[in-house]
Amino acid sequence: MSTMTTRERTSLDTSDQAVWRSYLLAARLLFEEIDRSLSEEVDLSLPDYTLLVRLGEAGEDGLRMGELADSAVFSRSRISHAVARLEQAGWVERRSCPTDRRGSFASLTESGRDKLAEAEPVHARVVQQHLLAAVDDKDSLRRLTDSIGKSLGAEPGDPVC
Amino acid sequence: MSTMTTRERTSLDTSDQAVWRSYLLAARLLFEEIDRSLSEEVDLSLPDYTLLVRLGEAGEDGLRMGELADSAVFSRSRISHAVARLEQAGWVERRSCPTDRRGSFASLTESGRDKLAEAEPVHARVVQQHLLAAVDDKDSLRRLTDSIGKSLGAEPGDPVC
DNA sequence: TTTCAATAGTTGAAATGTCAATCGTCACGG
DNA sequence: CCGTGACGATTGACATTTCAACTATTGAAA
Repeated sequence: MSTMTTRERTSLDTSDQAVWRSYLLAARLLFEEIDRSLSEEVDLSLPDYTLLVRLGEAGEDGLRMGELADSAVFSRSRISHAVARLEQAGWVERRSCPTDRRGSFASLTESGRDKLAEAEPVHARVVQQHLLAAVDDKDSLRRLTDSIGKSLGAEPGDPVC
Repeated sequence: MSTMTTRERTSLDTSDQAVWRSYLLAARLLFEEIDRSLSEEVDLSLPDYTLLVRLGEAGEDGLRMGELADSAVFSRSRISHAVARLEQAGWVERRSCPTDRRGSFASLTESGRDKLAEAEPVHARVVQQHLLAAVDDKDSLRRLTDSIGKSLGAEPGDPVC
């Protein structure tokens, strides 16, 4: 058992390397494919689509900029620029928060809801085809990605029910 | 069995949504953490680190720009800009290909090998801690990510041996 | 009250990535 | 040879992301 301890090593062994590379490659290819499909078919990037989805699930008032940033794992600055562009495009509007004048809410416009409705089937198709149908055991994938997320401080996340 | 067919749907059901979100969140958090650690500790981004790794594994002559681009899933244009920056930094050098004068080779300089050696332990530590140690079954993870990659046209990839 | 550290968000500049030409070279059919 | 279309890579303009201030507001302590 001379090499089986979990001590620190300065590099990964061959098999661990392979796990990492496989993970990186799959993720990059998948995100790229989703982004490409959304861009070509409905002229929307994956990051922008993500924001529309979050806002689409929020109530009438939308979300505070900070909440939106956290839920999408964007920096404050990035969310500010991104929402400004979405506002330009007419899909999102910002309203300042009545109870805390530092804050503002972002919410979907009618046109934003239309755009989201247009994009959803494209996203669903690609995820279905290349993520969900590609694996033989979705539950097992879910458990693994949940563990990784938890290790990185992710919230327990919306329970499925 | 009224809803169990694999027909096309226009949106994902709740449980499929959850799989997708968990996958996206884990991947974003992991890549962000690796990038952050590399940036803070050795002042190198994850994309740049990836390129140094590929070049570090290549022979004396390095790799053709196109090969490097493919192995890192970068566009031709992106690889050109990125290598130009790495060359600026003194970690990479370009030499034009003798047998095909359109092409060029990129290879690590001594300084580039040093930089890579400095970065490797940082990368290994974070991947170990948040990917490999976080999951209970690395083989199962590997199988899943391989399937996803294959579904997106990935090469069978370097066999582990 | 007045001060002051902390918070929410924005801003502009620099770095990075994407997109659409473009350049030089190659290979192949006349 | 001489086109001519395909290929490998680069370029510059533009879009996005990051980074480091900065503004305005809040809450709380003196």
